[in-house]
Amino acid sequence: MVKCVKCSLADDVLKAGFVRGRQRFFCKSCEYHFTAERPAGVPSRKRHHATIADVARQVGVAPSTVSRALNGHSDISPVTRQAILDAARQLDYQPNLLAQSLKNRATNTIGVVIPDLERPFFATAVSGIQQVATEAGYRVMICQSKESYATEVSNVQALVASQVDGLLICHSRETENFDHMSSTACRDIPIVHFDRVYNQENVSRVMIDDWSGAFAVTEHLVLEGCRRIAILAGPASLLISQQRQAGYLGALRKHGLPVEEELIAHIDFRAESAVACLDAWLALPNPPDAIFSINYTNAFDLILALRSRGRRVPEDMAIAGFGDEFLASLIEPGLTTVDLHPYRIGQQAAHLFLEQVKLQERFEPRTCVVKSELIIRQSSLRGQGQGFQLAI
Amino acid sequence: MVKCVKCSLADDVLKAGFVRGRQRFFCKSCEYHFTAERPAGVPSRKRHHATIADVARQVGVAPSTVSRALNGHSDISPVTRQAILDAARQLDYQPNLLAQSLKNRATNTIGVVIPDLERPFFATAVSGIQQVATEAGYRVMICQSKESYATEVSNVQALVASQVDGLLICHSRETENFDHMSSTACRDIPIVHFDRVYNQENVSRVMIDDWSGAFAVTEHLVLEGCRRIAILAGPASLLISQQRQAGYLGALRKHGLPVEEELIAHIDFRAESAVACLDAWLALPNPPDAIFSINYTNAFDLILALRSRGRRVPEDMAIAGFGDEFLASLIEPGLTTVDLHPYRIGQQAAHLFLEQVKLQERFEPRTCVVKSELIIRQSSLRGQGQGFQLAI
DNA sequence: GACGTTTCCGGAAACGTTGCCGATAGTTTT
DNA sequence: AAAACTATCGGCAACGTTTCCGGAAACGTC
Repeated sequence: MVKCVKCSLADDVLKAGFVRGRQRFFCKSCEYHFTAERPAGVPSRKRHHATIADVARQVGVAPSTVSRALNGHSDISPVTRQAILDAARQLDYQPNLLAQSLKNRATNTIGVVIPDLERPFFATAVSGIQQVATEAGYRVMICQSKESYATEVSNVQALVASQVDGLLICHSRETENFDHMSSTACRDIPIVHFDRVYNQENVSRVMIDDWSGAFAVTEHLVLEGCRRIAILAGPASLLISQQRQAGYLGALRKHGLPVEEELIAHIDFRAESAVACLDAWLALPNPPDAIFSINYTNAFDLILALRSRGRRVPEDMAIAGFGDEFLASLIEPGLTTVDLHPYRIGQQAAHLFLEQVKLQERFEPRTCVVKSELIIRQSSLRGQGQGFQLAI
Repeated sequence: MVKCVKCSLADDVLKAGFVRGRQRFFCKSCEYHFTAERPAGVPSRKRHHATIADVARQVGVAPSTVSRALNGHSDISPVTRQAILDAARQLDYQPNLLAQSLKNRATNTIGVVIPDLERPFFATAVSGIQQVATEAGYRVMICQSKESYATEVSNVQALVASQVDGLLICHSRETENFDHMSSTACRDIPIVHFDRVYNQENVSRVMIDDWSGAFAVTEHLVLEGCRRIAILAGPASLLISQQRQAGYLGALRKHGLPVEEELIAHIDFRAESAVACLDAWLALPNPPDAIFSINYTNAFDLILALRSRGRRVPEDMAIAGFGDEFLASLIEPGLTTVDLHPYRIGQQAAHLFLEQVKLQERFEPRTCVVKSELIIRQSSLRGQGQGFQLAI
């Protein structure tokens, strides 16, 4: 017979239904409900790690005192403090950052969203972010959108739900709607856009000077003696295509060279497209003497294709690319290109975030432009021009 | 005169010292201490975001009911559930993962420590980790040790303090002491070592099959007709040097080729060292006809140096490298190399972690070896041998 | 109508930390 | 010696969530 857990009498105990598979009882005399014993609950209690309470117990003080000692507050005597520090070391106490963050309403973590970690540009940018963030005591959480809008949105949501203190983001190619970046969606945390930028006022941004880079490359080709300079651009809808093409046109204009429509091509960045484009140019009655590829991989494609077609680089055709310092230095001939300084871009983005945290509501969103740098190598050196007297 | 906050009488109120800069008082009649008003405390209350309590208030139910509704538990009527879901949407409620993690004792986050994100091998491995982790509902937190032991240790500590559910690590070159990976230091969370491996029993590891890769490369060179195959290895102390050299020796032995000490070199991976080594070999009375570089960058160095010295690759000297698929395919001539499949390594490491989480204490630590793959390109194709009938 | 059942919800205690504030004992001033 | 002060420390309420478990209404059944 079942006994009441309160009065220990079995007389007035009635069955009172089932809850979650267990029989419940009701004691009429004490008017008390209770449930049958749990069927040998497996404890499987995860190993308990020392908490502030454990340290407090060991020393014989209150948890709040331990907290004060550990955080170097005042209101504590040197002896107690030392005793607490000793006990903490002995118990191998490690503060639970989760609880700290929950209490302090700050995680000391910043979220980073990039299209693809495997692309050297982004890996380097993230590295720059991490260096600055780490020095400032922030951890970094990285997500890849893989150029998918849906993934980007879910990345941002996950980071915000994780209560990151800030968001550094380079949008995917697909991204055209920015509702997921709204202040309400992002809980008013500081946001910095970099590289591919959210084109709207009142946001912090770190950008590449596409125009100047393209201008410098083109001017360099002109000064090397090239007179028919082709440009291999990406889809016309892309901002980078437009701006780099504008820089190209600017240089042509400055040096009084005509703009020939047949030398301006927009492709989808695929190698086959680049090669097809090259062949079309080579078949012209008056082919170009230089090609500026706004994408570095296409520049490699061009060099390889030219070689297999028996053309020499740079003698028969000068080639210049854009971005990716490392690869450009390895290939033969070395590729003239523009170093976009992705590491600095990352650093700058992190600095903008830190500044915003520091200044709070006094912070004014602003746009930073990271200077790019023309790196001249073999692929463009025709040596027929006036040399290198050019300013970027 | 100051009035007591309890009895509202000013008569028996005495000053009672200062606490943290504020005057304190003591009311004799009620025997009550109190402190002067806080000097216009700046609220600066951060924007409050909807919590479970807010949703509960709006619907008129208890927080626990909201939690049940949101987590799809039973014990809730369809109408209440719908009302709660509607209210949650209306208030733009987002669960606070911090609080959830604290309560659930699980963060759904895994920590990754790698030497350098900018190295394509690691970037790709991380990408593989992230793909598997994301699909399993885990977030990823990445740290770089930059090949520094001290940084690695602090990375591990930071991740553990952040309560990550697991740790995937590739050790720095400096790391020889593994105390920071002990079960106590890491709070018994699952750990998987990958690539550079913790050489001890009873840990989970994902490794490259250095031996087989090196064997395959060397055998390929033999079958291409090379008879004096040199190996450009790294520091003899490095495990990868030893194992790749062992694979090289194994292939020579299998095909009855003599091992010539003068064709085995250990360098420090710097380009100048590689070139110096090449020149020494070229100056031999009987120079090698092939070089296997266990490091892909050195392979590039060799190709460039050979070209500048008027030697043809592969006609005068066959070259083969190890690792980094992408670069090897871009260069001219294409570099024969071993694809280490870093993406798979990352995936495998993440899978090992997931398995350990799933099986709990029934999990047996084990070592996985990810098959590498010989990729044959122009740089080794002498065509004087028996062709490609080789098995890796 | 007494007993049993199902359904649904609220209260409360955690998780680990921090910070406010009250409360002492001991010391100095008046 | 009362009054004022200093130096320490404990208690308690948060932070936002989850999970027990008790309570009660509504319904069924002998």
